[in-house]
Amino acid sequence: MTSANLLRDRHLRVTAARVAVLEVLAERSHLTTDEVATAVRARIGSVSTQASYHVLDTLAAAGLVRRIEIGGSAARYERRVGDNHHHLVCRSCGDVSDVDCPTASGPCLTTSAPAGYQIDEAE
Amino acid sequence: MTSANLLRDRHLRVTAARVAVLEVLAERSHLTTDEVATAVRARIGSVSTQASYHVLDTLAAAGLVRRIEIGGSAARYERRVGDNHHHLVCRSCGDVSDVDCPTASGPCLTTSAPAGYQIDEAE
DNA sequence: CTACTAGATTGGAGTTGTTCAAATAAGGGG
DNA sequence: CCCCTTATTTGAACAACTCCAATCTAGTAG
Repeated sequence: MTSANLLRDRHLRVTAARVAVLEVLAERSHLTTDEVATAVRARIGSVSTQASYHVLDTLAAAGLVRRIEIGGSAARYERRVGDNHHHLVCRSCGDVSDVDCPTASGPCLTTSAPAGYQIDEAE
Repeated sequence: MTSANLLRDRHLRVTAARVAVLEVLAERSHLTTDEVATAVRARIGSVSTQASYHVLDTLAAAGLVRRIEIGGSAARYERRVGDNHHHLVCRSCGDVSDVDCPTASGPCLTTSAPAGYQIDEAE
């Protein structure tokens, strides 16, 4: 389904900004609001920072993107919604990677950090 | 061991602010910097907000307190250090509770939120 | 006990991430 | 193609930190 049709499905107006945000997040995941705004500008010319916040809020409310709040850094967004996956955040490099359903373990790809996980949030 | 002796052990100067911070955190855990500052003022008269930040940083560096960064809210501090426990943060009420070692589950005490946990950090 | 000095605290200014309100611009049904 | 509703922009405000320079003080040497 195209980004535009996803929007129509939720009775949201199809605007350049929204389509661009969805496409940016389809390409790269776990982006901060600022990274999304920058990528969207590269795609459609310009968007205000506040518009990016609002678009992301709207899409999150519609269930098209998911907001991930990581302690100590800005909020990030991703398009994987509806599936039960977790996030592994490296304390050194700050990168986020996905971990599927169970409380699986997995090494931090870019550092030598040992295992040892800490649950910070529950819903 | 008294708070003052804990400080001497780490070769840290014993100041009213530091002792008060340690005692406040011994009584209540998971406090934000601001809550710590307020509680410390109630105890010793006054401390600047910046001093609270600095004291908490120093104590965290010395391993006397632990910093917990929870997505979407201010940093919190606790005195449970050295043991491998997790935190459960209720998305509705915002309260933090401790969960011992394993990936245990536990209901949110104050809301009807269903189970379903999300790992946000790993070290 | 007093003076000294490294280290602690203060005050003020600056940054970043985020939200609010009012004005302007744009989508899409009629 | 026009109008009404909804988006976006612009500008301002706020909270949580962080940094810097100046002042003060705990602990120690004399």
